[in-house]
Amino acid sequence: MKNDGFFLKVYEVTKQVPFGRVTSYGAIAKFLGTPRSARMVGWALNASHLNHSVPAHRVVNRNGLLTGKHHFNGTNLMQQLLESENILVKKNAIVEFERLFWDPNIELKRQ
DNA sequence: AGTATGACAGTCA
DNA sequence: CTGACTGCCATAC
Repeated sequence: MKNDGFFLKVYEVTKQVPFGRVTSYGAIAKFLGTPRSARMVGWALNASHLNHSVPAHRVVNRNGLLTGKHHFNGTNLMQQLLESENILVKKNAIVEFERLFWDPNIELKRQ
């Protein structure tokens, strides 16, 4: 892989997700300028588990589903991390996802 | 240079 | 509403 580029951007955005908030792959991808590369975001986060300091548990798919939870410790670690931030998780899905959703395209551009 | 893959997204049946 | 298919971008081999 390259030095970083795309991945690093994903990390930067993910690390800026506020406590108790979540975002989606599509939102990050769009923020990076490539709305269709949501899969790349997923890949980036996949590599992020090698890179610490990246709260990947705050990143879920557009449905609010914890699709990549098995990339963590394998079981309910991701859910526990989210619940530690007052984010309720039901059946691998974030409760009130729309309410907790944090869009970098809006939040970061304001700053 | 071409093919395969990925923690997705959007659309259709 | 759920399941399946296609599209798109970037990386790895």
